[in-house]
Amino acid sequence: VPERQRRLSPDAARARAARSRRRPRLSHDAIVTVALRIVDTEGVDEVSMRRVAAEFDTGPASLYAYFANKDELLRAVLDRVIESMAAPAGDDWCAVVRSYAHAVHETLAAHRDIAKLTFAHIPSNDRVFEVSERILAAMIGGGVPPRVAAWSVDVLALYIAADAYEGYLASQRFTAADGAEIGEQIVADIVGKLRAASPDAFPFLVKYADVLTSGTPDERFAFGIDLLIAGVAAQVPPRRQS
Amino acid sequence: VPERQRRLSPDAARARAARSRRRPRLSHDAIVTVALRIVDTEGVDEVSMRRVAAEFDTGPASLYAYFANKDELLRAVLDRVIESMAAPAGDDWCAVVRSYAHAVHETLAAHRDIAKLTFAHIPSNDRVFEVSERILAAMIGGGVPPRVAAWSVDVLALYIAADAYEGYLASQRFTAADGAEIGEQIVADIVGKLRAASPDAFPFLVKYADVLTSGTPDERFAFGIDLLIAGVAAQVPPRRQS
DNA sequence: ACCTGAACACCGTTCAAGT
DNA sequence: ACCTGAACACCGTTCAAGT
Repeated sequence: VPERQRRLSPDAARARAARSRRRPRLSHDAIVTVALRIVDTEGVDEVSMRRVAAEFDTGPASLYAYFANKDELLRAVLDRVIESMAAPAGDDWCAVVRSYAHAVHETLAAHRDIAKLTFAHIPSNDRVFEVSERILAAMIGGGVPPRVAAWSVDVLALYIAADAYEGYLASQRFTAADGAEIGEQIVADIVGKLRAASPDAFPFLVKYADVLTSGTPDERFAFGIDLLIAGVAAQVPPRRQS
Repeated sequence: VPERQRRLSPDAARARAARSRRRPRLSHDAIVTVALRIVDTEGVDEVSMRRVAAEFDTGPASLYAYFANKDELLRAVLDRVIESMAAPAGDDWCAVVRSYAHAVHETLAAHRDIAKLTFAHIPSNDRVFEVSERILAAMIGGGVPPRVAAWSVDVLALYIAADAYEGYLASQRFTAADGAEIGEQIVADIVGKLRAASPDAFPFLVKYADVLTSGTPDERFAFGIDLLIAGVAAQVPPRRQS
């Protein structure tokens, strides 16, 4: 039945035409849209050139007219996501940075494990420039030394991506249990392992087991961001000096 | 010639025996050793069940007697690496935390992109417990509130892994150029893109382009760690209060 | 220029069968 | 219990050939 692949029957031709009308022909943007939909529903690892191509009723080779390789396609998907980022807002630089951090985190968390792509690709579209400009202006304008401001933005970005990625993987590890049960399970596991290893060898870990495992992922992320902001604030020279 | 696969010729049998003597038979540890060697020479993505098995002159199915799947094997590889970590040292909690951060970073950086495994797997061997106990003791003993100490260790670990992973990927992107050229190239690229996008739309990014791209990876990592330590220090209540 | 079928050189995992 | 060949259902990328 290989002839059917060469010459479509009238029905198959109509079906393909109908599908073509609904989903426009191959294009950079259309391919990114399909790949992003797979990311959103199943995760980055489920994106394959074959699967994306199949949604256009063709083979993987067709995609290579638009993207040099799979990596380039994923970079374009990340760019599309970053473009959708909310602009940071706030009065003082602390508020702007906090707003930025949570905006990026939310954007990444809304697309499963897309955060992992940020380690390999530095997104560099206009949106990133706009947001970076705004943060840098707020920080330097607020008295943060330029080098501290510039380097801190990088540290922040790295921490945000790491937390978003790790948070997704952690949430995937316990799909069956709800939030409360997860916390209890982690506590039980860790304390159990500690006691099994040696009853009194790790007094601090045992004593503070509850605080080590307390807090929701959001609370812990907010804590991390505030920690970094406090670190930056400690390097702002006092006002009266200038 | 499929008979050769079933019944080995005397020569082939001797060759296999010789190989077996040099490399002991299949075992949990021997498999981890081979996988780690592939990580060290080519990176995590180059580890495949087939390649590891081939080094024991067998097929991938043989490995499933020791590891439920590839993920479990990689987790064992990560555990092996973490066990080799140096113990943190120092007098005050700041020194201990800084020593810990650089020890973890060095250990991860010594094994290419192994840091990426830490996002998916929480290593939980005795070594991790020992080190965690030491840091927690130093921090809480130094006056850091327990919850701040506990949560900070997590933030630190996340940042360390993210920097190690991103640092590896960045170094891979410019294998041809040396350090100095890399810095210049990045500056040129970013400034070029900024000017191309809009000459005066991003005054801060253009003005501080040099400081945005200055510093070696090590300097920037040390800055990030000190930023986090400063953030923690800001939450230590003053001595005279107690 | 854009598109494609087929092929190449790989994957992780399973399973029946062997020892 | 440990080990294995073969098979299943996939991969990314290339290339000659088509329009």
